[in-house]
Amino acid sequence: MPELPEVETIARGLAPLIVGRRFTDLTVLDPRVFPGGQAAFRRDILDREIMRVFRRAKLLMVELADGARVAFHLKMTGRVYVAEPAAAPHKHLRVLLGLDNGRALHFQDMRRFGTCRGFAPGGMENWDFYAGLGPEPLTLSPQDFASALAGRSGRIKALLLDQTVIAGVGNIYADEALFAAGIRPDTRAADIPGPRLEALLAALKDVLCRAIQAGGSTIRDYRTAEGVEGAFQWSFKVYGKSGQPCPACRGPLRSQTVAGRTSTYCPACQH
DNA sequence: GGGATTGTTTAAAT
DNA sequence: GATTTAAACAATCC
Repeated sequence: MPELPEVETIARGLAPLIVGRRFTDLTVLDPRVFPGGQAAFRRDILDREIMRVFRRAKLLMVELADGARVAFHLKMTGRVYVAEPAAAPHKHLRVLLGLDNGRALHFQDMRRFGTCRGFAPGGMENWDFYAGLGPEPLTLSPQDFASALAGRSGRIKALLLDQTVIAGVGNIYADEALFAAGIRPDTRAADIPGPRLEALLAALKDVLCRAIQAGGSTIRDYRTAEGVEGAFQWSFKVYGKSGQPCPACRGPLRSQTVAGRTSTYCPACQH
């Protein structure tokens, strides 16, 4: 579930809790969280000052004093937060990163899809997933958006979800942006005229910004770094609302599988 | 109990 | 090569 607005919210909440601190030790309860292995992580990450916490695509990033980096991918149900020393470990806790103030960064993940990787300075560029990420939508120009989609015959929903085309968009915000722009999810990208593409990018930026302001969307598992639920789920217009009335025309919303994902749209308002 | 759910990778088919 | 579909991954909910 964590898409761009959720990971952005977590990064902003986490930064004041760990910047200036150091990770002092690593406890791994489930080695599957470290597909790159733990040895390099211990060598490159521990005992260095934490300088920065930020987001790239759906990755939660922690940067250390020498430029080494940690990348968390929360996938479906991953959660990252700072726990007090006396806190009882959560049932789905997978990794503890001890901090030099006695607290610990906890990574919990019910469904075990989430990952954590450590990189020596500059090493992240050699990670295919990272190197292949497309541009950030919030700072994307209409010209670059158009060229990212130029010559693509695929469906617009599939391209919005493709992290190598646009980074950070998932099922929720793709559906919401397509509704706001009046574009059906199964439209071929090449069939969307320039002005409508521009409207789609504007709608995408608008929905992502409003979701960040609301602290993200909590469907079930997502929480901020402070453990609070997001509020943007109350502002959904179409996501998860198949059969309910369209907020614009009152006709029933419809669902269709596009790009292997359930896509909800208004057959009257979206063309 | 079958189906859907979330993000990504991989394989296979078109 | 581009695109599409399906399966896989894990656990849970309805």
